[in-house]
Amino acid sequence: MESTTKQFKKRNAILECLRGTTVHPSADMVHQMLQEEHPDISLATVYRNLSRFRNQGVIQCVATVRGTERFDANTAPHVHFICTECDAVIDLPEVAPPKSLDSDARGGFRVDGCQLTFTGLCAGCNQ
Amino acid sequence: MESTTKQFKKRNAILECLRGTTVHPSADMVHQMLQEEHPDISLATVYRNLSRFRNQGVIQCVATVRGTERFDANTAPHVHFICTECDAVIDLPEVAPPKSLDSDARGGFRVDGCQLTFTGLCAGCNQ
DNA sequence: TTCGTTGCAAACATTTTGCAGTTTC
DNA sequence: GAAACTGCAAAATGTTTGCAACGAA
Repeated sequence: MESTTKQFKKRNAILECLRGTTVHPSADMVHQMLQEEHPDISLATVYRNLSRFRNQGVIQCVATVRGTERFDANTAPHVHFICTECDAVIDLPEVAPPKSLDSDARGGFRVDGCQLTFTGLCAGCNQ
Repeated sequence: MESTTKQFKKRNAILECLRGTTVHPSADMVHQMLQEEHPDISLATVYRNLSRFRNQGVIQCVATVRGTERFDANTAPHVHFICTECDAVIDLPEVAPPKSLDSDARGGFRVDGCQLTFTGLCAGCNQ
């Protein structure tokens, strides 16, 4: 499996970056986080690989905040909170995600996924 | 009052367009829908007024589909379905929206709203 | 006249893409 | 060496903004 897949340093770094954070970064944030380890990485490469990971189902786009997409390496259904002041995207692990719809009930629809997102002010901004 | 004024003809047309449809259109879609009635309306005017309505809380941005925002004049919390093939945004009135979080439980958070969105294939695309 | 709205075009920000060079196997 | 990846710069979105003209009070 892995052995048949070519290994690429930068591609791996992008995925590891996403897996090692909880901030649900944008492409640009990932690019910045990788500056230290890979100062020569291009933003286009970040976009290309994020796009690839999403198509493969390895990562997920969990929100679009102020026009920029935010990514998450956790593809299991879970709930998010978006702070409308500082644009933080935060996991709400204690909130149970809704169970998927009964497809039959929707007469011909096919339900593949769902997203539950709360908005408001995070603890830091709510003072 | 101001709604009958000639000065706000286009602004009103934009809001009425949104109120009279269930397709959750983008700015560009609204612009196209208004072509017949107001052939000289500018896309900038549509954007400006949608932005104003949103700030006033008169309308809501319910999703960002393939990079473009989709609007809804129904500001009551309700559930949506997004078709990943044809990009339709559809109301799911029979699904109850989750009740808001208990703010206290989140230690300092302030919850203002929530969005529940299912994705998949609509009846038309699922054949 | 004064104030707000509009159209137009330019500016902007985010994301995608073409191409030439590089890396992996 | 073939095929896939990458950097760079240009292009392609979707959205915002500056400005002059216009309309209503």
